Amino acid sequence: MWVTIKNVASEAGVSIATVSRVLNNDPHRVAQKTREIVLKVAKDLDFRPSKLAVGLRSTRSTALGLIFPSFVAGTFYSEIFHAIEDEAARNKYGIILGSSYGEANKERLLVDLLRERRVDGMIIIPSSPGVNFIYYQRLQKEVPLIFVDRYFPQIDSDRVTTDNVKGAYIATEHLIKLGHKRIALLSGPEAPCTSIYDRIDGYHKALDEYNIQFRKIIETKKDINKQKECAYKAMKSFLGNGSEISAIFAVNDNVAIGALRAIWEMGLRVPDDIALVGYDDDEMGPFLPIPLTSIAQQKATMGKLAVTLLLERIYRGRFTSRHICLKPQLVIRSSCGARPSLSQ
Amino acid sequence: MWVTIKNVASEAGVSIATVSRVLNNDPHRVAQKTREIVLKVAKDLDFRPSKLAVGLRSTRSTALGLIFPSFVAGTFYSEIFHAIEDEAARNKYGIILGSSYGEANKERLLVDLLRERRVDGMIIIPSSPGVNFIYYQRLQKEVPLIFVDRYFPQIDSDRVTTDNVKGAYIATEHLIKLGHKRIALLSGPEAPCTSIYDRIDGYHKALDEYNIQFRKIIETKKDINKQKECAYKAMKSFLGNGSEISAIFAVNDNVAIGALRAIWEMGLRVPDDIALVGYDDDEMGPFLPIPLTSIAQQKATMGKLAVTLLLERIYRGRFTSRHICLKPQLVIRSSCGARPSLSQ
DNA sequence: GTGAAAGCGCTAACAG
DNA sequence: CTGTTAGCGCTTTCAC
Repeated sequence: MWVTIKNVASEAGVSIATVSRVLNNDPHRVAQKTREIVLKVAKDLDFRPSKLAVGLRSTRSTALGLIFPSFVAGTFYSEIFHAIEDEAARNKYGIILGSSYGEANKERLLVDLLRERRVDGMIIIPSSPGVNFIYYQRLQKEVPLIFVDRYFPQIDSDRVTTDNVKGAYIATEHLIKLGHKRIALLSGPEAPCTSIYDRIDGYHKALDEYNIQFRKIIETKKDINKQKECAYKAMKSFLGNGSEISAIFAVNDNVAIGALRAIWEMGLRVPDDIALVGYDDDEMGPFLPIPLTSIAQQKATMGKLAVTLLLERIYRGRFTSRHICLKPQLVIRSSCGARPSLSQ
Repeated sequence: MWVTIKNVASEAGVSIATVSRVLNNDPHRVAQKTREIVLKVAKDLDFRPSKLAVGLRSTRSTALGLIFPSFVAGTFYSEIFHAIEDEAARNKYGIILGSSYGEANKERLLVDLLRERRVDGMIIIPSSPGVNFIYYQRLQKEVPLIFVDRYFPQIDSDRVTTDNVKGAYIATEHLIKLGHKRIALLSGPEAPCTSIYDRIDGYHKALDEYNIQFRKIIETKKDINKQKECAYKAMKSFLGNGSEISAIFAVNDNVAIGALRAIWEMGLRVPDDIALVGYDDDEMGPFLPIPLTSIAQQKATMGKLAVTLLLERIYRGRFTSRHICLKPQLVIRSSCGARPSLSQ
């Protein structure tokens, strides 16, 4: 079915050892003539060495495992994914992938799948930190691990995250400086995780610092693949109760999009009646009825760094763990009510 | 580093053959007591058989390869992907993934990567049918292949697509019946491919059938990861030239979103000044300033069927190829100007 | 400069 | 009922 090294060897009239040497540029010298023949045959037969065999032999599979929550939940994860993929490909690494849908059980099943495939490292956006704690702690001893975006505070593994406290702080402060005193936080449908906790912290921190008492957290249903809809419903019922808020900090752009629609349908205007700031700087932002002010994360950098750190462990055997925390950035559009020109 | 069958065997005080038998429920009977011991040890050690070794041995890797254009280009591909992933997981299959970004060269490189990993089958959304024709024709003899969404008319492989001629026909006809006589087609930034060609055909077919002479195809730049922006720019310059059209059929929702924004910024109203129909029924549709009328494709079914057909070939050795063509459906919202209640 | 042979982890045929 | 062994495709000593 597949062409093997044997086929190449017999076709070229040499031993498999020689074929292997030629194809791997073995320091062992091979006669120029032999080399050419082998190369030609390998090319004609379009031979690709089996990574299964190579992996078995070398105890290195040149594959990385990824566990993501979902790809339909906005482009945040997708962008990180593409960066990972590109960087992996540059290093001749393959990607084996699974989506957890934010379910801790599914996540464990996926990890086991990756273990069976003997990936050289795993990049994980964990769903519910806390639940799989012991599991990952054990796993870490078996294979290099890096957590992206979210993490287990108790596990001292590599991780690359965004400073979410700061991001939320900036967002909230921005609204405060615009004169808002009644700012609500619109929560997302993600299971509890560090990135969201940190954003909530940042929200409170900003309010504290500016001596604002008013706090309000609007909860949404937890369905990661229907964030917009869940947020839409939550906002609709919240506004229906005639709550007096003048601004909203949404924990991500997806829920902001749902909220925007709800506000609009209730006959209110953004940013005049309610100002809105999102998080993630989704590519949809500029195309919304009211372009969305948001907090940008360095998505591509996160993905690229995840691979770099993993390969560092795999190849250079680094054992001390690294925690990289990237800076978020405020992107001003119209939904917050600021004049973009003032700050850009 | 990893726990192997040997570790389990020695720990349990049996041979590796016995461990293998127990773990694979070999018809060979194993003493109940031995079985229990092995199971316990395997569990304690959290042993996972190496798929590398199993794959080598059985010439079946239980992995499927996927090649997709991109994940940030709207949720169309993502939704298909999730369906594939779910169905694969149900059959204990893993997914090895690569994005081609619509580049034919990259696509070939990715195929080679999948070949090296000895995947049991490949699911491909090809980027530029025509370019890699001979390549795929050869590949097909090596490994089961299925094309999704787009395909090579010349290659008689399995494929699952949507009836795009019909989808475009329905969309265009819908606009015609709403009284429009000057309907433009807004093209997408995808490289030329069957799905888009078919939609263009459907557009012309509807116009032909209703004896409408006016035709206009608005081209956009070809950047798959910036579809909205490319469409936005194309529309802006098109409208700037004072063209007289009353409706637009956009080849996908992404470009429709970009167009919507351009129309809006030009001071025109949807659907009053320009009616708009998209394609794909992206989840963003209901959240746009003017909820988007669109043509829905059976994305989940496409993904699921792709896996099913592939496994059919892998396990049941089917050799006749199957072409599945799913029916599209019109989803009426507000952007077309129809009263949803009329048709729902 | 090249070939023969061992062995990575596993399954399956063959003994016992 | 269980152990021994060959071999999947490849790399890597060790001989010649």
